[in-house]
Amino acid sequence: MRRRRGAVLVDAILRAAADELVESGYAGLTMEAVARRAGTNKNAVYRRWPGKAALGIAAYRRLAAAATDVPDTGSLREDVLELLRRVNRQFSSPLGAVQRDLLAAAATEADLLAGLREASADAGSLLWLGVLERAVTRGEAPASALHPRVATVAVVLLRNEYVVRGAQTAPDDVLVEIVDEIYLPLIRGRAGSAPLHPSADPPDDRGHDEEDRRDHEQPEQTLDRQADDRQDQPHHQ
Amino acid sequence: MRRRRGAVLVDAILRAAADELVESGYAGLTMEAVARRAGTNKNAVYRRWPGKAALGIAAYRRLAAAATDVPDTGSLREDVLELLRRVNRQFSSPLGAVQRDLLAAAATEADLLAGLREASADAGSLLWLGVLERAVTRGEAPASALHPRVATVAVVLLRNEYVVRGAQTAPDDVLVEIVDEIYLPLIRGRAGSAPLHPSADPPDDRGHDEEDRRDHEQPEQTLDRQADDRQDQPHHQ
DNA sequence: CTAAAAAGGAGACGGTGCGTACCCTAGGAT
DNA sequence: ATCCTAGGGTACGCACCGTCTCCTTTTTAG
Repeated sequence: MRRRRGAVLVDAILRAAADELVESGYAGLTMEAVARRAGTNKNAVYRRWPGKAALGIAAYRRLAAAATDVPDTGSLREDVLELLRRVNRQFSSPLGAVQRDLLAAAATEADLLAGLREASADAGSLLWLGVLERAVTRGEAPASALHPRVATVAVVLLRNEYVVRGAQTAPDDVLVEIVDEIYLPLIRGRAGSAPLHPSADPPDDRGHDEEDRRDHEQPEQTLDRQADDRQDQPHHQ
Repeated sequence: MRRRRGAVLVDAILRAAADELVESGYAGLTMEAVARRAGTNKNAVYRRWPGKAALGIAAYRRLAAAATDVPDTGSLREDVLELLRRVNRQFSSPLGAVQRDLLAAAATEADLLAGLREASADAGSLLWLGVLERAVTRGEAPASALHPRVATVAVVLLRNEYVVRGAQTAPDDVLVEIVDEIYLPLIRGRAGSAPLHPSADPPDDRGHDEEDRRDHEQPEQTLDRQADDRQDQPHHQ
């Protein structure tokens, strides 16, 4: 049999790692199994990635490479609900399991986190800002709502649902509740009307709103291709 | 030297496990080390807890046994900010590191999660409901805001901060931003005034508010003593 | 008071996984 | 044809989990 090398081999290993990741999660990912499945041995793996964490990230990136487009139903509520449903589906899919698993493992292994953050969190916030922005131009939301932390509240709450309850899928009621009881009221409340607490402090105006907000312009953003190519390929080429 | 047994020994083991947990995190927690540190051996440990996960929970509970009282400054904003600051301090303390570490590990080991949920999440939501409730009686918040998911939004966002950014402490700006940009506007928005989207659906009234809300009465609630005594003591005593 | 039965202590073992090292071989480059 | 790089096979040391066996101390029962 011919002996594979270079890019072909890298690809085979990465594919094997991704498969193992889906089947067994990050915790169950073993270097031996990856090597075996790729039809090679640990040597070839360690020559390219310094350890399990690095290989895990690389494999996850290959999995997450699918693009996500923004829904555009004409109503903020429906847009948000739709986006939330997609995220929910994604979370409860094998890929989501891997994602949550990796994020969990990242709490311990610091190097995992760095590579992971850009791959999911950052890109995601662009999606949500996009939806909100469209709502602003429709007059459905005040411009003051265009804030990364505000825009992503819904996903954060959904993710929390997964963290607190076990794995499984979050039922649709929960999504609806998040949108109707929290997201929409929040947007509404940011309209600035009815200050409700007439007591002391002027509640706004601190130094935020510059550091955090990015351009949020490009409407279709891939889920993870933007600051890549650093962990995907080895340390000593 | 005399040979310890029963409660004394259990206590020594638990103390040792808690120490190890603080020093090395859940991932670095080894049964050997715990046994050694407690001046005994794995045998005595395994006779009481079925495995690492169970021991981890039990040890964590001993750590988290400190009570948390609710702040009462007379202003919702200050109450929330104060509570959030406490949580932030707690998150960035060794105990918090352990807590996040355990929660991370729980993503993989299902049995961990069950014991952990009641120990932190559930009890925490009572605190937040308490603060909110006081604000309602002061007229600072609408009664419709008395909803577990609403009440805990701030902590959830803060926890998310820890998950997404690495460990470290969240800077105070972030807390203020969460309160002023999200929590307060959300409460304000739930007042029901200014519906903002005059289009279709009446946005409220679904089946919530019965299943989820508990009594939320007792003003001083220990952080974890309420459905205990199940993992703290062994399986075949 | 003595003997049986719990319960603790010491240490070994098998299993699994990580990461490393050694040596051999294929195959592209010169 | 020959070098040298990179892949392959395999064994190793290490750490950890969870189990088991043998022995000793303490408690309890008779």
